[in-house]
Amino acid sequence: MSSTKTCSTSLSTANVLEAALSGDERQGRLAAGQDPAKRQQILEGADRVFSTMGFDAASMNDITREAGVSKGTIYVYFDSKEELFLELCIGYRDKLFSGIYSAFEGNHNLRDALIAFGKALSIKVTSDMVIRSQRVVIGVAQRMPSMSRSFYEQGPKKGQAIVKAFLEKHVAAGDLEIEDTELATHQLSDLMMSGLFKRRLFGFTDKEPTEEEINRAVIGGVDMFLRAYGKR
Amino acid sequence: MSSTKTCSTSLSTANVLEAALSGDERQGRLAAGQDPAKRQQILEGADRVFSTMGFDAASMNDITREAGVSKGTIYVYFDSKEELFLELCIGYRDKLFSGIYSAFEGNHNLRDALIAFGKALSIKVTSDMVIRSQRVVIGVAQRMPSMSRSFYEQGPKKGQAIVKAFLEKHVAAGDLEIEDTELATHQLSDLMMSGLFKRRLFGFTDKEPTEEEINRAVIGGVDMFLRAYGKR
Amino acid sequence: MSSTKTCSTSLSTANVLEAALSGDERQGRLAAGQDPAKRQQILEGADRVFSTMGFDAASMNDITREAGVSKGTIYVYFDSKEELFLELCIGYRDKLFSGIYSAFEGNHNLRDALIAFGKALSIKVTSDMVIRSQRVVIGVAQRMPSMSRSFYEQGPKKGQAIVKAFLEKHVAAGDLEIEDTELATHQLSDLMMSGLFKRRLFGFTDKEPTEEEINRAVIGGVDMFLRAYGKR
Amino acid sequence: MSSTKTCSTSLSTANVLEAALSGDERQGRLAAGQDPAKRQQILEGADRVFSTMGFDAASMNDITREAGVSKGTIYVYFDSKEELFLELCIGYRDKLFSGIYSAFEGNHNLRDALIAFGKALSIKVTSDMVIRSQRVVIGVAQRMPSMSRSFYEQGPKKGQAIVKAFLEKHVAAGDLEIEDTELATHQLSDLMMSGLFKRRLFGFTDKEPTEEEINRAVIGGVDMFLRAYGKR
DNA sequence: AATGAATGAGCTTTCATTCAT
DNA sequence: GATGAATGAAAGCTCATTCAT
Repeated sequence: MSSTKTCSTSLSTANVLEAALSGDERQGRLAAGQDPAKRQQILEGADRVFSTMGFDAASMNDITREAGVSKGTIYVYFDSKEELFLELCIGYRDKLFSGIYSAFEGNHNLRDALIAFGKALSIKVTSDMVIRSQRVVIGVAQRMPSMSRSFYEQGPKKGQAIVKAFLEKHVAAGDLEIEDTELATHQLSDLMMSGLFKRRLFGFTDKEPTEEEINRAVIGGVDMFLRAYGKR
Repeated sequence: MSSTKTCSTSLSTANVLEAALSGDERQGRLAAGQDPAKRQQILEGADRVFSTMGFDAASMNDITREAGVSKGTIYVYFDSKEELFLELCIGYRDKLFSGIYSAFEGNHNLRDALIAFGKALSIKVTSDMVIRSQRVVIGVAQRMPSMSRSFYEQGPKKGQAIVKAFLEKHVAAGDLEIEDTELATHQLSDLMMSGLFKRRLFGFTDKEPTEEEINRAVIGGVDMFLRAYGKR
Repeated sequence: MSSTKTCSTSLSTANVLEAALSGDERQGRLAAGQDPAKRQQILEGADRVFSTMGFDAASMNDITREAGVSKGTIYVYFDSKEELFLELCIGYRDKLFSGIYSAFEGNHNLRDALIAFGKALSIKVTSDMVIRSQRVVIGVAQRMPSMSRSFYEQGPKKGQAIVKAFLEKHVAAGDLEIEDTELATHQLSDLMMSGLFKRRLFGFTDKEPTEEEINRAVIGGVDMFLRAYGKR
Repeated sequence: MSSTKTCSTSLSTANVLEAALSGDERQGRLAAGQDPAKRQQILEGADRVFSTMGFDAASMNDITREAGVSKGTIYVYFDSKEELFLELCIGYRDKLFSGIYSAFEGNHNLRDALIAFGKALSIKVTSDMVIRSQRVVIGVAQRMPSMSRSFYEQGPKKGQAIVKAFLEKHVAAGDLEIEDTELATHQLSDLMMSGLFKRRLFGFTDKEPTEEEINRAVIGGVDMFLRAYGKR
């Protein structure tokens, strides 16, 4: 990396000004591939293009246009189209499950906690952005198995663990009577977006579900779950 | 290798015989793009290629090779790569739900009928072939929305109607107590492959589920469903 | 490979005509990458482009234009730009030394034989085509050492062996008195184009040498060689 | 790494000192493109890169890295990659023949003088650096004829003149009997590195010749020359 | 009617050059 | 005056589609 001007003259007022400036908004020019804002700009453009067209049909020219950055610049920040996509997938994954599980914490009543969690999960998972992301990842699953596997492992699977722990806690507390908690975990997740997720994934419904639709699925699912596993 | 004209007739009378045959079963030569066997041959080759590589990564040369038909011939039967794929999707859809719903008919006991249906459905939906097909359809859902929507409408949605009718019959018979049968239909479908479908779709599990895994999911799902909706 | 029509009807006159035609000038369509005329056409175009611009500065588009063949076709015949160039180099090499050494055979007088050989060699080596070829090979010698080494080994080096054998024969016959025939071989080759080769190679002279210039160098060189090594 | 302004002055008087210095030896800051040391630094980096990779395969980034100077700076000193290369060629040329001709001066005996000169010439011309330089010049001779011509004119050709004068002196002195001194000049040069130069140029030998190989070629060449042209 | 050699637009990626800092 | 991030034209190569055979 290049040494920036280290002109540490101790008395010139110019330096004071310079230091003041550099501290907040203008920190000189960033090294190649090091500007987080530009990186973000590229990722956002790429996201729009990949989500719309899928990995293969998206061209680097499309991304160039959408990101408002030159092709050369993209290649400074990302080694290849595939690497750019990979980075994006990590973002998809993290976005997908961030903030959902905190829903468990705010509610001490079991049913309320499950409903709050179910709503957060369903809204997120059926959102345009997340649906598109998942389509892209599923679309390349055959050709890039490790990528989509890692997507699943770092995302949904981690989520399952949290839900499972929550259920086990309530089994121990005597609120629930479950033999196979792992299976119940999957069942709960699936019930919470029954009738929503697949229809969105296959594009049968091209709009995000309404609050009413979310409520119907989530409350219906949670109540069914409790009817089956709850202590009488 | 391509099958070529093997006209090893040794006499001019052969032509007469050939003409006679062409009318009924050797069919002589069919009009361009009219031979259903050749059409099928192309579709099967294309299926293998698309399922393995996805739509974009598959090349017409790959299909040519796999189908054992020349490129020109493919273009006589299908206008474009996209049209060929579209046709294939219709096949995917039909294959997906054929023969599953007959499971309802063989069993008069409710639980047995649901389990039989659940097994047939889960095995089919998590099979390599169907998983790959679904990945392809989902992968292009953003770019070709009408295709994947029609896939869903003609396939899963029709299936839902059959299941719903079955449930309603048992509600009427007093075996089940369900308020929202449409929701219950979705719930039943999802429960039957809880923990199997998504993991397969995202490639987390790259082998078809074992019979044991299928049983665990299906029986677990049906029993839960009955515990929630069954008459005490 | 596709099986061609093996319609071996033994009596139809049509087959006779077909056989007659296929035998001499129209042998059906050649397999991809198998038409020697097209291969030659590409090589000739590539030769013109590489000779004029060198390996790196030549673009596949230039070659496409010059050869009058599409890019796709070039890539059917040659796997890469480098492979095409390699093939060309083999041609350069073979062209360079073909037919030169026969000069030894026609003359029984030592001096006449050497002069005939020298002329053939000098004319060839200083010809536009060969000079350009050598420039290209020398230009990539640093980056593709095996290629230029093989060029030297299969070309000049083989030539040296022939000359050496010729000199040894005359040493044995008592016409020449040489201690180090290998060195003398190099000396002879160099003397025969003294003042011609390097000037051409570096582009100091941009026209092929005149007959007079060739004579001056060759006769001067041979006579000097004989004065030094010939029996008094 | 780039050298940066290390202006660690602690007082405003420093500026006065700096100004004073800039006049004579620290020179302060030179006008853009006027610092001969920096110019040299760039040329040396470029030399290493061009010699190794050839003109086309060398990238300005490679040169930037090797010279330790920024791209912008290079473009202040040289208008283009080609111009930089041109300048370098002049350097190649001058280096090539500097110091060789002094060999004539130290020896009064004809044979010793020729051998001393031959050794100096052969060692230089077959050295890695000079071979690589020549390859580059030859490689672009077709595309940049004036460059390589000037290379030849200012280098080898000037050398020939010196050798020719030397030979003529000895002809006049009666040591040599030569009709065509120009031809003899070329012959002498070629004989002195017979078997060395071409093999090196084409990369057949990738190591500089040993002293023994040099001796064999030079002494063999000089003796042959004297046998042919020397007074009995 | 079937073939597959040929086409060329369009792909990902590189790099000489510019110019804001 | 020096820097190196940004640019975009152009590189090598692929592949859906066409059409002479």
